[in-house]
This record gives sequence, structure tokens and C-alpha cells, in this order.
Amino acid sequence: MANAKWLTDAEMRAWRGFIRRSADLIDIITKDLEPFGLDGGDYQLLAMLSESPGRKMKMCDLAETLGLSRSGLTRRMEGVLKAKYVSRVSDQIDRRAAFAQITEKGLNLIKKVAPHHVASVRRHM
Amino acid sequence: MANAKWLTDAEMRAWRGFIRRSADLIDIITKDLEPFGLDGGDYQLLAMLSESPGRKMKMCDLAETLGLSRSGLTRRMEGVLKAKYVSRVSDQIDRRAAFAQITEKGLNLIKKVAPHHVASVRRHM
DNA sequence: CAAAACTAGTTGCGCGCGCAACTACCTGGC
DNA sequence: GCCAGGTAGTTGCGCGCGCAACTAGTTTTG
Repeated sequence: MANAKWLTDAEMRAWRGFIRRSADLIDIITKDLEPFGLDGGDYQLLAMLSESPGRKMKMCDLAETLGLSRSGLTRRMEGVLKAKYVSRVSDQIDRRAAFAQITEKGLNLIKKVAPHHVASVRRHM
Repeated sequence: MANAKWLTDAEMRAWRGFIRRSADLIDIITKDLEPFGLDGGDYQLLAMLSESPGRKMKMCDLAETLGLSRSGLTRRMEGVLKAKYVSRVSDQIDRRAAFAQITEKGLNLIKKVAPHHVASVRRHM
């Protein structure tokens, strides 16, 4: 069991390092988005929409792909809706559902920000 | 630039995958600690103290190693203090400072939880 | 020494998130 | 058709965190 314990210690150090570095990395890259008035969540949201067919996604699918709860997405939408980067489009077939659609303004922003963001990711990885 | 763009897309997928998987992984492993009444932050705190000389650390050093702000650590301490897993010890030399010292109860807990946690990390990595 | 600059820890506040409860709508069994 | 059960989205609430401001104690500078 001494051997197993040694392995465990080494793995734990790796694990802790992973936790710390992941958090720090996300933090740094988020800060690089600040000058554009975005945070990491906004960026991911706009990026997903900009690459989706029709520039739109159903709310629940978007929440899923962003790793958010439905309520979390509702709140996150508040910001990008108010900034007119995204608009809501109701689904004519399923009247419960709604789409989030990126606007021209949002599209222009993401096109402008993307190179900086990519450079930031590449620089810090 | 087409080539650069292709690389960028591939890297962005990797980056997004990394973000998602990191978050999911931490989430899963945190949930595996719930049966013991701990979350990931409590575990890291107790683990750090249990391995420190004298079973104690200065608050500000502890905050640093845990990747927390000083205020964040103050709040996190509330839980483990109330549960009597950690006690506060004031520094006789620098009277501004305080130590967090893990108790026998906390030490017993971390010894009991560690194997499960390690197994959880190894299983999900 | 005294005054200024710094440091350790706490507190008030706001943010982003998940969970649970709710409304509105759709769907499947009878 | 009708009602039970499921699903999309919103809202109330609480949690954990960082930032800024504060207190109290320490170090530096003149």
C-alpha cells in the first residue's frame, strides 16, 4: 500500500495543479475580453450563435452547449439582449420555445473580438 | 490567412472542449464529496492544512495557495470553523495575523474522505 | 520618535450561477 | 376530446466569490 500511496500523492499534486492552472487560465483569458465589454460567457454565447445555421439556436439547446442551466442562460441573455447583440425570436411551431438570434451588431463585435481572443488563448495555453 | 484561420478553428474547438471538460470534471468530483458534507473548496482547505507543518497555515498564505481572495477565505472558514474541523490560532509575533489549524476532528475526516476522493479523481480523469 | 506607507483580516455589496417552484404549452394513453 | 405527464422558459432564493472600504497592527522614512 506504500506504493499505492506514493502514486496517490503524485496524482494529487497533478490534480491540484490542474485545478489551479485551469482556473487561472480561464481567469486570465476572461480578463483579456474585458476591454470589449464582454466576459467569457458572453463570448462563448455569441461565438456559438455566430456559427449556428440561421445565426440562431433554441434557448434550451444553447444552454446545453454552453454548460448552463436554463435559468443561468435566461440571466446571461439579459446582458446581451440589452446590448442588442442578440434578439429573441419566438418559435412558430412550438410556442413554448424561443430562439436566441445574434444580430448584425453582435456579429460585427464577435468578428472584431475573435482574433484578439484567439491570440490570447494561444499565448496563455 | 486561410491556413491561419483553419488552425484557429481547430484550436478553438480544443479550447472550448477544454473549458467544458474542466468544468464538468470539477463538478462531478465535487458532487462525489457531497455525502461527506464537504465541497471541493473545503476539501482542498483541509487537505492543505493536514499536510502543513504544525497542521496550520497563516490565513493569507492559505488564501494564496487555495487561489482565493482574502475575503473569500474568510467566508470559507466560517463553514469549517462552525463544523469544528478547523480552529483559529492567533499569531503571537504578528498580532494582525492568524493561523488556521486543522483539528483532530478535521484530520479524522480528511483521512476518511481522502481515499474516496482520490478514487473519484482517478476514475473521472 | 512621529508620520506615512504597507499588510492581515473582516465586512458590505454586487455578480453569476444552480435549484426549486411556477406558468405556459405540447404530447400520449384512454 | 380529456387529462396526466413531460418540456421550455422565467422568477425567487441562496451560495460562493471578488472588489472596495474599513480596522488594527507593522514597517519604513525623515
